[in-house]
Amino acid sequence: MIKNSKNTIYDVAEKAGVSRQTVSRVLNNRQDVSDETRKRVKGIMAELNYQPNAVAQSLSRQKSFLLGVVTVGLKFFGPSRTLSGITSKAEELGYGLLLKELASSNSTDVMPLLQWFKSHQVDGIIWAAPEIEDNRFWLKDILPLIDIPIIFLTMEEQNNVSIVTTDNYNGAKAATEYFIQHGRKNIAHITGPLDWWESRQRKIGWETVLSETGVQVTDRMWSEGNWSSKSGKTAFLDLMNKYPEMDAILVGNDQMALGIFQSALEIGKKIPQEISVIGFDDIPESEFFTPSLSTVNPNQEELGKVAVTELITQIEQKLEEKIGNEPKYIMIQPELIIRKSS
Amino acid sequence: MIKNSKNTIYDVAEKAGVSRQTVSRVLNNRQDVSDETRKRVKGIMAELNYQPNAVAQSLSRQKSFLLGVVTVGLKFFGPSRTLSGITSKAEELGYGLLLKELASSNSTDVMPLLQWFKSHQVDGIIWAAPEIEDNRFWLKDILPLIDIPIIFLTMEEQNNVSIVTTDNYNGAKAATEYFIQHGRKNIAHITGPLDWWESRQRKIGWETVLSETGVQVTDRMWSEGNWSSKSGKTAFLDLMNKYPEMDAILVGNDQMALGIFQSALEIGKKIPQEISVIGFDDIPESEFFTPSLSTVNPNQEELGKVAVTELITQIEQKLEEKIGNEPKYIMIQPELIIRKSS
DNA sequence: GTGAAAGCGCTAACAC
DNA sequence: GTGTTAGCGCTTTCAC
Repeated sequence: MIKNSKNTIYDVAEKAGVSRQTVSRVLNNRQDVSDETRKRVKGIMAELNYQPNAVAQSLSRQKSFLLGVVTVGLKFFGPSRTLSGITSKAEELGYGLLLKELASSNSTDVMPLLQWFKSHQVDGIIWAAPEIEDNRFWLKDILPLIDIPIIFLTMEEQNNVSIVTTDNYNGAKAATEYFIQHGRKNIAHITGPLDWWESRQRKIGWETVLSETGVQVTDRMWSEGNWSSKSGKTAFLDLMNKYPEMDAILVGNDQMALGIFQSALEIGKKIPQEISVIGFDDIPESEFFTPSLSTVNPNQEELGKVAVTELITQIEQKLEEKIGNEPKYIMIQPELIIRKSS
Repeated sequence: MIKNSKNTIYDVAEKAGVSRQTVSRVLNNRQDVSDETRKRVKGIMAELNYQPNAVAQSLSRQKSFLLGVVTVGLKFFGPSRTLSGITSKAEELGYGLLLKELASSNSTDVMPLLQWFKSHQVDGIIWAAPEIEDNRFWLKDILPLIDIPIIFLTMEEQNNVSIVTTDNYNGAKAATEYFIQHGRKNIAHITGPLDWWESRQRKIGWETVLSETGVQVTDRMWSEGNWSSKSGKTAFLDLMNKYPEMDAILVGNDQMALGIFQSALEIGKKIPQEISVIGFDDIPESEFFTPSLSTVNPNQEELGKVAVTELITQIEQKLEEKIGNEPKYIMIQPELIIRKSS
């Protein structure tokens, strides 16, 4: 059995009777090597089971083919689905991933993290944590210091920052319009926590449609949840109380919708006959709720993929010193999925 | 503003009027530096906003403080919860994570992956993908070649391999015993796909308890699913047909249990009155099913944490050339959570 | 305590 | 085509 442990470019060179650089050339598929030499070197490489050391390559090339990924709340469905899109696209494009999960969604102590990535010479960074309150205040101060291509997921458009986001506004609009087209008159909304940018976008989408149809939106028509099923129950009962004539609810996510289902059953409200419900997220379970839940699928996997593609494009443009590397704001369109709850 | 981009140990040394080695000593908190020199060097470091280059350190030290993580099916709850445990523990212990997600659960082309990790000089590897069929056949051939501490999640005990696993057998046993203690006589089981080691363990746990109470287990008492809610429906109807007297079902995961709930409602079977149900996984939604689902929580987050702790212990033992670095087989005990479905 | 020299494994620039 | 030299940024002997 070949001793695999410590074969370097030097061992290959020696055994093949060439210099290290020639081996390096073969390794990098350069053209200026004779076919014969190339074949011999490749033979030796195979024989020694030689594998180039990526760390040494990174150091020497000043390029690591590694992307830094910042995520949070991995045990929730959205972030992990996004991450899944990121892993598959990165793999496809030949990049590896250095992963960091924030302890908390509104962590603002980002400098050490960015330094860590920089210290590991990542070629780019994907910031896949949600925008909450002012947890992006550091952007304009810190970003210029870092000098690594970076792309943000789901945040408001901002100068000089590349962003890929689900179009929450349009998703909420589409769902609300669906209610109206199907004759619902009193459409309520249960929001996610309103310090989340995404929650606010969904709320605005809902409001916009109502306003366009001449409905005056008032506080009794919506209630704020915190994403959890439990908060969905609470918000639903709140609405039943202050907006009893409601015949439809757009819910900020599927988990809260599940809470509604439970409450509705308890107080004897029929879904969808009396109240039509559409959620947001399309978690796998929602299809098997009773009744099956209509929802807005935000295409998070696609979101992750697009982020990787865009980031790598930027990285390569930067390498070629191309100008025109302008920040982009890319919207991923969600998809309205109608099932039996609406 | 300080130009932060390219300050090396050399810049610090020059500005402080010392040699690079002295700076390195300060960086590594060595004791053989005078307090005065140390203070001065630290001052310069702060002034230049110097950050050591981790890639260079990895290369030089032959130690990266990076762990390779192999996962699969991130968009499912189990794997992402495990990963979440891994990220938090690794962070706590000062290690970074290089993440790879397999395209498919039964991917067997593992050599390139392991080579990639090795090439990146990871200090250890966590194999967090499930054991399915013979997708571990490569272990004994390939592992000796890699020479990196590696720890596997959820697989059968095996010589010379370190493993951390949920105790699926005991989890299933506990649930089945609960049924019996509460007077159920005809306890069915819906398994996960039986090419999964975990599914088989759960099935054995169920069988064992039945056998111990003198019940002869036959094929009509169980049915195989594929983890999906849909397969849960199918398996349930299959059981209703071939084992109509059943008054309890242990279900391989919560999603399949959800499918059962839907089917049961359709055919008018009452849960838990007529049929008592316990699932497996404790997904966040299960508490809000109707009725709320009793389930076995496998403590996957803990699983991930223990894996990291154990792996890092091994890494450090290896560094100190300590013997006694014996492979361990660690079982994480799951927790039976009783709600209204049982 | 501190510095000089060598090396981690590889690539880039230049020579021949 | 191929080899030489230098260097990526840091650490590890080993002197002094």
